[in-house]
Amino acid sequence: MHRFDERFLHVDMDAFFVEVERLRNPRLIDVPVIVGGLGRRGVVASASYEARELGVHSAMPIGEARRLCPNGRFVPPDHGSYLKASERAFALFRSFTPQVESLSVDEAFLDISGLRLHYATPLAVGEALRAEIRNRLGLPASVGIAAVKFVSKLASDSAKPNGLLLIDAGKERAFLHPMPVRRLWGVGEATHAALESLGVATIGDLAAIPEDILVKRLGPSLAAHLSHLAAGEDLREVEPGEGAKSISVEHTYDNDLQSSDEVARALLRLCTRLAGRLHRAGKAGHTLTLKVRYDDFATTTRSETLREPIAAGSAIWDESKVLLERAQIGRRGIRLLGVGVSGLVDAAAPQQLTLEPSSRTVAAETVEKVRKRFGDDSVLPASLIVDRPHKGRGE
DNA sequence: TCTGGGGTCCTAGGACCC
DNA sequence: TCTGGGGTCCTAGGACCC
Repeated sequence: MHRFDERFLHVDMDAFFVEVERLRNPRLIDVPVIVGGLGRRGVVASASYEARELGVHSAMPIGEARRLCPNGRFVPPDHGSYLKASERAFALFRSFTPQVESLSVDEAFLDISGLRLHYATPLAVGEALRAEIRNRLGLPASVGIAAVKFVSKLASDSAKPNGLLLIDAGKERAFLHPMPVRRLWGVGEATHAALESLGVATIGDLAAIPEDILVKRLGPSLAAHLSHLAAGEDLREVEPGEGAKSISVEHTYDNDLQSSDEVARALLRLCTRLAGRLHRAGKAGHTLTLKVRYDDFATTTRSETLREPIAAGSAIWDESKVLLERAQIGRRGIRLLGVGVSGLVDAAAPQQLTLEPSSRTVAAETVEKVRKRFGDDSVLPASLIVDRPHKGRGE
């Protein structure tokens, strides 16, 4: 029997949003397609390979994509249908093995060691998976297989589009070392610049550089991590995980928000959307975070951890207003607002069922009392004091 | 051509506690 | 009188991913 040394399989859907659009609109087949925000400040979310040949890539401003690809078909994103396609894809992955770790809507790691009795080789698993995805979902996908987790991801990347690549156990370094270091999972723009300044261009260069030099530039944690990856070492396992850790919504406005009235209305809309998302997920969260991006792109966040988790739109709105005050928005225009919740708990958790008024309700009532007694001028400082949950407020 | 939306993880400092 | 030290939580920012 084959030893199944190569037990990590990474599956990645090709140009996922574009291919889902093509399923319902065949006229998009064989022509350059760009899915992305069509507004003034839109960017490319997904580009077909025909468009990529012309230089279009994801995260590119939509205006530049139009210049590079004037004859392309530009399609606004429909996240609902991508989510449905994603759920079908993941159901299919799990029909092979429950050992599935989701990385995003369109990619996953599978530990296929449990399939050794059903398939002759790891390669046969990859071929079967790709065939099932193509036949059942009508979508192209690429698969990488390796004995080392992150190597399987680089293998699927090298196999794109619509391909399969297995890296034999023991051959990892030969595969990795010629590659640009930027392709390593975790080396982004900033780390790449730091590595470049050390004369590191390829993964092989990275493997050759003494770790203490790396530590000085990148810190001990990242340096050790990258040294291991460059040596083809990665002890991480496939971790199925238990769902999202935070839920957030944000929006970039076509025109900067200027008046406090505009800002308030926009924030209220976001809070309502967030409450809807939480409700559908059956979740509530302990920590609320407000995100503000100004017209100069400077971005700031303000957050507060509450004693009781929140989920209701009205509670999120009340707390968001407090955070907005704390963000000290001056005369600057605002291009983006966001609200999110982390420290998630099930909305059906016991504290939600209690008949006691939540401390949030108590706080809101206190604000109301202060407002009535002392007038509107007192409201801002009063709410700032009352909403600080650790300053011994009476229950 | 000015830079989306949804996430995860890490760092660092201060508060607080023993 | 010259400042312990370790653990944990919270906040803000930043890098990175798709």
